[in-house]
Amino acid sequence: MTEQLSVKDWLDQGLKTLARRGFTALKAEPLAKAMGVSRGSFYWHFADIGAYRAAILTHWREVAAEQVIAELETIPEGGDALALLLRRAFSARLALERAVRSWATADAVARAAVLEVDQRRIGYIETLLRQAGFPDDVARGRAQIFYWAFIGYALSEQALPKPRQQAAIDELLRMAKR
Amino acid sequence: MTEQLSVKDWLDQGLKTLARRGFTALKAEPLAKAMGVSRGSFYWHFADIGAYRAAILTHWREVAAEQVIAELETIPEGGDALALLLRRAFSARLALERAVRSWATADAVARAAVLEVDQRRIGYIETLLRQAGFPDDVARGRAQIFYWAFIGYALSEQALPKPRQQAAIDELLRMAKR
DNA sequence: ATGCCTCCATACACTACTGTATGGATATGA
DNA sequence: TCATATCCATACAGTAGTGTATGGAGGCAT
Repeated sequence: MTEQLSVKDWLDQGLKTLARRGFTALKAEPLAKAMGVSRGSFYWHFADIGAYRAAILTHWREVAAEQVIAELETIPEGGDALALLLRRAFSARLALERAVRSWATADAVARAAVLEVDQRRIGYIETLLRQAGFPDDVARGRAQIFYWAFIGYALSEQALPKPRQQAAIDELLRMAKR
Repeated sequence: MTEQLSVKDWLDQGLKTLARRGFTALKAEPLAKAMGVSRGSFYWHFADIGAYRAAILTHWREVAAEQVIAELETIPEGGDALALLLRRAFSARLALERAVRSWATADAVARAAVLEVDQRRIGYIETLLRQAGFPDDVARGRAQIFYWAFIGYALSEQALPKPRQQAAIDELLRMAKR
């Protein structure tokens, strides 16, 4: 039936490739080969690779921040949103996050996307800390530190053994609460 | 006189290019053009780009961890090495650090170099914390967190305004001391 | 001064992409 | 049914890089 590919198919393949092989692998010819079609399909759906990469970044920007935040905002009053956020963030699949941030060091469009997502996420952590009773300046400073720690964790080459990772996260939460 | 180039000249140019334009710019032809010679010089000094990139990583590995640590170890007894380390780390030029870590997401050799440097640096922070009187497990957890925070900071796209950066670092040190 | 060694230029063949032009296949709607 | 729109294949030209072969220029020792 649906031998035909859609824009979404190309974007999905792009995100997969991005997470697995990095932004340098976002090329029309290899992608087409991986999907079993020719570049004719690619150039029908997208004007050029620039447009394709921009579309991928837009897609990422939508899911990277909004999705998680929206989900957490449905947490019942009194639930520890910060702890849940940290646990979720530190247990997520981070290959895509790493790939996009790596991309950002070499490309202005990717850099802009990362910047936007960063600010959205840091701002959210900050409001969580304020709701937890910290004064504004402390909330701001700690939100920054937590986010730094998350990024550092996400970009670490070494996957820590589970217990040490858990210990570090616990230590982080302990540092958060006082 | 010295119109002739040495291996060191090529490596220096490589680190500069790496910091400025990222690992994707480490190509023989553009580098040669930037240095005002032909690729003939490049292929005389290096077998191929693989060898060149490996040489650059080796060079980076040598300076990235060892140099800083050796310098700090000359600090007088009782000096606050941890505070000094943090201030120094957070005020360093980080473009090179970012470029190499970005590279590591796409290349196994770079990944190995980053891994090695990470472990060396985390280990050093851990010993500093132990010397400051923290028990082993706490020292280990916090060293990990500090290093994560540093990496996150280093890879942030947004350069924070000075006062906010200073505030975050102060907050980090406060979190460190108890 | 000549022979060698070091360093580089030039020219060539090759690879891996990009983007375009054209036409073919398949479905869909009037 | 046939006309059109959608989606893709193929073929082409162009670009940017790699690596190699060859030769040449300059210093240096003998």
